[in-house]
Amino acid sequence: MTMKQEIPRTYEPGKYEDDIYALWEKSGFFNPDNLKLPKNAKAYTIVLPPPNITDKLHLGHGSIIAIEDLLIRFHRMKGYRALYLPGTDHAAIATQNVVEKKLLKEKGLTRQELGKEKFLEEVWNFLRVTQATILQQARKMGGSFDWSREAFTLDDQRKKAVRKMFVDMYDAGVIYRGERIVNWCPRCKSTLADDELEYQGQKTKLYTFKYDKDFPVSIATTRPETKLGDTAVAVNPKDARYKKLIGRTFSADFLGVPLKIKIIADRSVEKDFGTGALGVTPAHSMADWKMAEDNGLEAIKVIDENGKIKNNFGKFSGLAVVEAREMIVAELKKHALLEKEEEIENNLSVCYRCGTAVEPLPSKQWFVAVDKKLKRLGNKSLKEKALEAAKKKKIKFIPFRFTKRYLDWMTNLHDWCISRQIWFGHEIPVYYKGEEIYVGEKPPKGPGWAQDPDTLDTWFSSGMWTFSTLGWPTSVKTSAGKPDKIIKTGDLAKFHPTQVLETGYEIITLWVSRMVMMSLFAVGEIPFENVYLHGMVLDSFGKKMSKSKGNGINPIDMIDKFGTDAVRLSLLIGSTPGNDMRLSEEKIASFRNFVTKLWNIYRYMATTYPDFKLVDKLDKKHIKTAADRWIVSRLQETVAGMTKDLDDYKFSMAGEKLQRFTWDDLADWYLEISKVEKNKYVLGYVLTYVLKLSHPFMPFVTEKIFQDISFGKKVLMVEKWPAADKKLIDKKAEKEFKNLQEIVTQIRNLRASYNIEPNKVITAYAKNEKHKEAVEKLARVNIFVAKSTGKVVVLPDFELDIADVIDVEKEKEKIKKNITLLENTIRRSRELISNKQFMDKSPKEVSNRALASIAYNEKELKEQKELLRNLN
RNA sequence: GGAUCCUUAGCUCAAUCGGCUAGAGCACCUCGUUUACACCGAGGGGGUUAUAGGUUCGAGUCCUAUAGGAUCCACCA
Repeated sequence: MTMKQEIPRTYEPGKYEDDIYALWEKSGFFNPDNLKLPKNAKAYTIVLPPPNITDKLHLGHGSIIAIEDLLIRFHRMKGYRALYLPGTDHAAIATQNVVEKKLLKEKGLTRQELGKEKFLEEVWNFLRVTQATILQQARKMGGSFDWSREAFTLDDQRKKAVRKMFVDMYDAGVIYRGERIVNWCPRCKSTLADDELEYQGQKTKLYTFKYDKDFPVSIATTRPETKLGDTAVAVNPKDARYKKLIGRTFSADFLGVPLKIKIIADRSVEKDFGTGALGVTPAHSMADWKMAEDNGLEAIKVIDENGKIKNNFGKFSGLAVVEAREMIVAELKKHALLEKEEEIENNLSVCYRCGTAVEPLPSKQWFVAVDKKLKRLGNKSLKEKALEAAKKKKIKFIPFRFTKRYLDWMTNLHDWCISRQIWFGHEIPVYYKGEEIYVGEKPPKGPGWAQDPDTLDTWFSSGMWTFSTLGWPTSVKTSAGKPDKIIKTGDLAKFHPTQVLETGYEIITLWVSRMVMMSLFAVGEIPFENVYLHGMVLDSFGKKMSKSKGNGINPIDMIDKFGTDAVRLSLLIGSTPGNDMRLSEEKIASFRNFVTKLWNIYRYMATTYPDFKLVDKLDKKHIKTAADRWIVSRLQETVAGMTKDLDDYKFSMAGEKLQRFTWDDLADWYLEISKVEKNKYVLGYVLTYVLKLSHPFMPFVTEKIFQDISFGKKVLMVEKWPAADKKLIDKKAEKEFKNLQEIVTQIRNLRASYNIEPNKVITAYAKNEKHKEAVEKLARVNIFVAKSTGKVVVLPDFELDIADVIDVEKEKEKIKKNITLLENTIRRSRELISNKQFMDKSPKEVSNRALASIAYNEKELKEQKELLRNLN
């Protein structure tokens, strides 16, 4: 029985992947505590951005895991205490919405009909299924997650953390209850965050009218019904028409409803829109609320939580907003108050879930104050500290340009409304008894207390993700003397702050910014050092893959077809940070081919040498031929280049270098030469390195090969990442080998142009026997040493004279031309410096530039001259 | 209204500080089963880097403008 029969011709991922994953899990090395490392080994932590449990993963998530696991495996091999922490997000509103829809479709019931308790049961039944699917998919992607630390944003530990966070923030005065304008969905009976709104372009009517006959100013509005609650009219301070009126207060009788209207000035009012005067309704417009605050105006509520006009508005009371609008317009017409009715286009804010028009309403909600100065933050606010972190580059964005988006958003940040009127989510640890309020992690003792019925915005808990997963709050202590000083213990001390947060650029504002503030408050430090932003994975039509569109590709289908390694490679190579990428099956297939190539490189080596071994360190005595020196040199260059690329987050470039080396250099050239110049030590050495370098990109096939060769004695996942040995980089050997390659290529060219079949052996004559066997094998020629020429192909001394293959005279002419050009350029630069006539530029700038030019061109000149010498 | 990105081969994308003949994969054309691999090998065609200017010894890369495409934020009385 020979090895040959044991190794199949193609690598079959489906056959091995689950076993390999099980082997990794069994090894225990996913848990950094089990890594055999020196005590001072640095930690390298990435927390998986927890996927929403609303649905299974799509390829976008696949890309997240491919990138993060690449970083984790790379650093684990480099000797870091690498922790990749998995988990899922309860995604409060989104999940409740999915389940609500499902419920309606399957059972025809609304959540109200089912009741809170039963409904939540439905939610949990639903999420247990999706959650299990997600975690299984994450395993299939090959993510080296520490499953012992797995977390869920709504599990018991996280609930405890959230309660503690809320209470701490409340005690510090950061969380407060206040009345603010919120986006209210009258159908869902819940507030919506700004980012939960959708905008619909619509045509609507703009009405110009006066409150009553005697009112001095006409105003324009699209929502006459809200004008029942007007307390001011705002005009532009520079508007000459109204200047005299500013500051005066008028009484008006608006269709039977008495109003007191003050004329105020506000820069945001455009003179040219409508009449240039705007009725201010503080209770039903965000902008008006702000004006009211600035001018000390009263806010009169007109519309209630059901979208109806409140009781104290005479005949309009109890009407739905649309009815009220029609009636008011009719009345205005009747009393000849309506001056103009025109059609305009504007945007209507609607609920992203149900499409109902959103009503801005004042409502009692819980808020996080972002501008409150905090003692524990050196008397700075959360906003200030979060801005500082990015400005001082304590948090670096990759690519850098996203820093601006973060800073812009953070600068304009308002207090964050964190309460939501939905059932599924973190309960708010606030209890009421009559007028009394109790805020605490545990319910107060005694009867009559009722907990706040609202739940928390989902980002409140996911904002705590970096530290709530690392044992907070039990992993912090405060010293007795300094209550604001935070001492980290346990996992938090070991793994926080994390090194990289890898996420999509679309949630910089929603998530990244919140994490920064939450971490600054709770732990007193930034949550991560780097924010790597991947682009979106688009389908082959360039459309965003999303659950709602149903065009998300299930990575498992692709894995079944092509293997995890191919899927990972296709997500890593050809994609750059911050830029979207299209993904097609063809692309994945081409990387499957690369995996097969690697497999066959191994297959050749293992079948050719029955005692084939891995070689970690190559004894120099085994480097014999020029080809050996060349492949070792190219390998070391690849090691150095890939390491630098990975350190710089240039995954695609590192992957391409790997592919170039493995396929072009190793498979196409060295392996072919090794068929005549047999050297199993160098083969073993090169393969060992290739396996290590490939592992973070394609963990399964590399581990499989490694296991087979080493008979399961070691695990590739925890092998040392190779350090580049620059001494083995041999430019001379590379040049020499390039000559050999050129000769072989030229012969192949001649063969093609003479229509000689590739496998027909032809005769060639050479001036010496250098590389006779290698060239014979690669170019399929028989070489005879002879001085004369005149046969099919002449192979002279390969180092210098390849006259009959390359047109030397033409080459020489080209180089001579180049040399003249370069010499002229250098002379001109020198003249420039000595003349010191610089037009409008500074002498320093010009001479620096000229010096750089001289340096570059002299280097070029030297190379060209050497080339010319070689040809002569 | 403010901001950001993109436009490179038929397609999908690279190209590091401005520096060698602008590179890959797929597709295409010619030849070939040769004991690692047809999921392969050898060879080949295909580019005015959106357009017009500018800076520079040198521009896909920097600046200005134009055209087309995408995204984010704000506002929408």
